[in-house]
Amino acid sequence: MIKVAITDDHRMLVEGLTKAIDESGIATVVDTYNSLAECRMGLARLLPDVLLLDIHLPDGNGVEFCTELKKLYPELKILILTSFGEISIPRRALYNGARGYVLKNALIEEVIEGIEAVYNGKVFLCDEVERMMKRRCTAETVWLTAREKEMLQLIARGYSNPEIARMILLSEETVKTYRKNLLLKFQARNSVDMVLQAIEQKLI
Amino acid sequence: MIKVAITDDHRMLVEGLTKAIDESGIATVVDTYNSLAECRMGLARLLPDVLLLDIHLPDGNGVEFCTELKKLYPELKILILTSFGEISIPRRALYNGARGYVLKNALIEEVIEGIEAVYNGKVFLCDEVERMMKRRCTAETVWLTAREKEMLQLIARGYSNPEIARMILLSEETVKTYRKNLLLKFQARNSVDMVLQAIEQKLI
DNA sequence: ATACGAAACCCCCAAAAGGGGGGAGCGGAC
DNA sequence: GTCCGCTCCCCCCTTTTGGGGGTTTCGTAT
Repeated sequence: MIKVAITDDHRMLVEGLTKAIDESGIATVVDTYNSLAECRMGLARLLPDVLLLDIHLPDGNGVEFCTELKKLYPELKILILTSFGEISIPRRALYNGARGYVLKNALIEEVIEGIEAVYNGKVFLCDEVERMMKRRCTAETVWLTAREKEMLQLIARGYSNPEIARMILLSEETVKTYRKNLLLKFQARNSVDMVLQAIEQKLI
Repeated sequence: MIKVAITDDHRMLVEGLTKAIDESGIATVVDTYNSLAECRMGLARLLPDVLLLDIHLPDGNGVEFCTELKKLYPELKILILTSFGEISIPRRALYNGARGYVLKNALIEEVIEGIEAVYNGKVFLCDEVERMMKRRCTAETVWLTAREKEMLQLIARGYSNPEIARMILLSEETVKTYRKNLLLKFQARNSVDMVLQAIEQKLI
């Protein structure tokens, strides 16, 4: 059994994950922390094999924290577990000593897979991150005109075409055209997909 | 004229912002940097009144960097400028010495307003951040069932109802019902708005 | 036992999004 | 002077979404 600890300020997620990991038969959760401070103290008491670590924590940044941890516990395997606003960080995280990177919207099976992989000394990236890094390297970044950027901002705030048309005094048809062109440029399935891609590319 | 420097790794944004600031008549951009390293060197050469600082930078974290800067240049006013994946940070940023927080999807006028405000010793938060902090304090967090979370993940990846129905072997009508309930729970204008709220609340 | 919420399913209907097409004016580049 | 890209506008059409109303089943908590 692989001994796992979780550091995340979302108790809901921690609880669900703990259950899933314990039920996997491969690993068991020996401790959970809701902040970096708790994690520091906990690890000093009992060192797990693998640490699941969130990036956004109330008292600091998980990625920076990796450096600190690696100095104290070089043998500890860190698996970054995070939501997907900040997918720019995997390289940084790995550089800082993390051995894996899993998004919170990945399937729980992927987390288990990741735990096993990093425990066995492998580097693990979840499906989505791998795809994203590939896309980022190969695909050229989307280039937008000033007006398109403006539209994108408004779409990303959840406004509809008629609303946007009223806001910036354009015909609804024009706004539709811009939205269509943006979808084309981003090669997005729909507006949700486009906005997420835009966030990824830091256009928003 | 307020002397402004910009630190951001998105050259596109830096250029646009520089033009807008110079044209404002209130401030002028005296230097721009694409990394923390460049910023460190640049500030040592020429200290601006206000520093616009991104959070996600190739060589580190702008929020942490604030602490370092405040020690070196206590009189420097830092205005954090960032995309909205990470709105959990404004408190942390202010604590670390920043004097303002503006989202990249804010209007350029807001940036100018922010520059003026922090230059005059005020604390400045852009509209959207202010609204968000209010919402975070007052509004109860959305509570979702397991199935709803699953739906949310799929919606957030840009799948349509028919696609989701095929993927998890449910009737399209059922998927529609879940989407509708989710929109209700989030009090969202549409799916884009909902997904962004979900990211904010770290549900994704 | 029954009450309740979850999960799944169904109907109707209006509005919005998505996917084609085309076209005019305008300004800068070559 | 012509070409191109940006901005703006219009038509067609289908699909998806959003908003309202339901029902059944099942498990569990009271």
